[in-house]
Amino acid sequence: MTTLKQKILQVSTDLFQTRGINSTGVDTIVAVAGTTKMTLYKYFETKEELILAVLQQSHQDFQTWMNDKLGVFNDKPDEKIQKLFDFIEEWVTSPSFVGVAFIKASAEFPNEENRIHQLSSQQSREFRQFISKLAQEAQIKDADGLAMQLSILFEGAVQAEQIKRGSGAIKSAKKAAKSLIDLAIKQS
Amino acid sequence: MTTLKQKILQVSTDLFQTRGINSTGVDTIVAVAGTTKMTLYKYFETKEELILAVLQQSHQDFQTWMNDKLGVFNDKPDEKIQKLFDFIEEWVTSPSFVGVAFIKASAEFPNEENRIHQLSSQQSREFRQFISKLAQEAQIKDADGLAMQLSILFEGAVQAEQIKRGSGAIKSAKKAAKSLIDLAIKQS
DNA sequence: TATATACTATACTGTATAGTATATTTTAAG
DNA sequence: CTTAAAATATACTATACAGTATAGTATATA
Repeated sequence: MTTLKQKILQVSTDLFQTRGINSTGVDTIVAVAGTTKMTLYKYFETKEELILAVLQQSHQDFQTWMNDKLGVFNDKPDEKIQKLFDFIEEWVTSPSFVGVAFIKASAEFPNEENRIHQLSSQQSREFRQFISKLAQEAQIKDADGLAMQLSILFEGAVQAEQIKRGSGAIKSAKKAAKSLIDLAIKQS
Repeated sequence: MTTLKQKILQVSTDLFQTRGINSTGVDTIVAVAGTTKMTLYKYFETKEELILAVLQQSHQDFQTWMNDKLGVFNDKPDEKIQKLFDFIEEWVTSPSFVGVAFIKASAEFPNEENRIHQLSSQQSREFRQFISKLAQEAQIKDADGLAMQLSILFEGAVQAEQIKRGSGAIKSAKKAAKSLIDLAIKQS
């Protein structure tokens, strides 16, 4: 069963990504979701809270999906980081992909004091730490260094893909990632 | 002498980067620039034209700056691509750096039919072609492939830096770039 | 001095926005 | 059948925004 709250979240996620966050009014959201503002404001105190909820949901969805995919290699920890960008490619090229929420949000809310910016920043950091953990498990010496490089490739490729769909950026990033991982392994 | 038009452009560039484009009204711009809306609309037909002008100006400023820096190595074309990320680092860490205009603009205007998005996309492509030319001059075989990888590193590092100032992303991207360039040279 | 140009001051129009108030209808459970 | 909760319908407030209209001032040049 899809509750109205979930429907509002899903529609918001979609509209924020395809039209921009500030450019999407709550009137548009409720119209597309087939409900009214009264209902929206019952579940979300303000538009800011709705945006934060969309960010949380998107990030959690991705993390859950990725953990499932990598779970297959639980007994061979060194393969996880090798496969990471294969799954990123799969995820980015899937038809339902509409972009990475925290990348867009941080651009629309550049002020570091803003709660939305802060959450974006935190999610970016969390994903980098996630990569670093994979690198550690693969016995890589400078795990943090490699994680930073790979997260830059990730954010850059997604950015390039958002600026021009089908640019081939993901494939290129995957190749670069493999090179950098190989190099890091050699130095460990 | 700074003309009012230049002043408006400069103030807009700054406000767009620090507060976001859609979140910055023309009233704020003229207030900060110390002029009136009548004057702004004398030089720029619409806000959209102003945004486009800001993008053009920012891109040209960067290209000019970079060409000057690389001009020193005009007689050793293979050194240019090696030094590229050193200058990118210098540029990004300079106090006047406020971000890369086309990266933010493409996030705030995600629709591919939008003129602002189209210009952003074009500028991203132009910068990639610029890198590709450097790679060709350095006798690198897969120049386009390397250029794509390096432009992803560039956009990713800038993105990471916008999400968290002083994250060290540029240093990390520079290191990754050197590795990828070395690898591409070996394969040429 | 005359005249054009650049700029200012300010009030206005029309639209979009976030959020609220009030009353009504639907739905589900005792 | 009754009652409470969930959702709708609609009108409203208050503010912000892009862009315009009108009237006036400052400056430079011919």
